[in-house]
Amino acid sequence: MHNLVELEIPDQRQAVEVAALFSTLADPTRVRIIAALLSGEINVGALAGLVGVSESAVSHQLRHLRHTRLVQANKRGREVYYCLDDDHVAELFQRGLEHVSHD
Amino acid sequence: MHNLVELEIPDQRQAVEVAALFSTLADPTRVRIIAALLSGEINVGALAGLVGVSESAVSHQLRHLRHTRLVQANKRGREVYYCLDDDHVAELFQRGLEHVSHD
DNA sequence: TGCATATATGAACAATCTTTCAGGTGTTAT
DNA sequence: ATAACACCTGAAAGATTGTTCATATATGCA
Repeated sequence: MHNLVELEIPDQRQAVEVAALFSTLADPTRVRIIAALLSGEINVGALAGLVGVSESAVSHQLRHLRHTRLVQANKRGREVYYCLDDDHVAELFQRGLEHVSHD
Repeated sequence: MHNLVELEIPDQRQAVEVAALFSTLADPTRVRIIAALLSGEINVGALAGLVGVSESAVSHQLRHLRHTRLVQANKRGREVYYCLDDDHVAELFQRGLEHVSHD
């Protein structure tokens, strides 16, 4: 049973967290990075080529995705391979992609 | 069967659309607006009180949500009641909220 | 008609974000 | 050791975003 409507909406802190989660998926470059990683592990140079931006730009975005725990870095030799860290978020992403795909 | 990896990642236009979808959920104020609307229809003034920002700010955000088809406006008298327009996106939102709620 | 109420809007400002540029660290090969 | 390679990082520039403030529109009431 519901007493106050106030209790049903998240407080500011939680709202900020939710917004932050969606923010990580709210950029075209990050979208394409994540989409590329759905196929598996890729290194930074290849990722830059696939996504079509400079290695520096990809690296910046990967740091962002790393800090928000969306991707995981894996160093082998002098290359760093990235993969998706969280299946749950990957699923969230795919739902968004679906939604856009078939209107 | 997959020929080229390039074919698997969305093109720029599609990536922009996905990013735009997630962008609408990427702001704390809009998050709280949407959360409030999960309980049902509310007018602008009440929404401003619940969310804790000025009516002007809510109105601006509601316009954003209106243009991205997330909410629907419903004028009755001199008040405008808003409700969620798209169940599919509402579900997407709730998944994000869940994900943040239990770590 | 005149006035208060409810909402919408445009301009402006501050904050935030994404990319580029220049340079930095660490690794492999010669 | 030196050079080439793969990646990372800080600063700066340009664009985008969210709020405030002032004002506009529209509805209801006296």
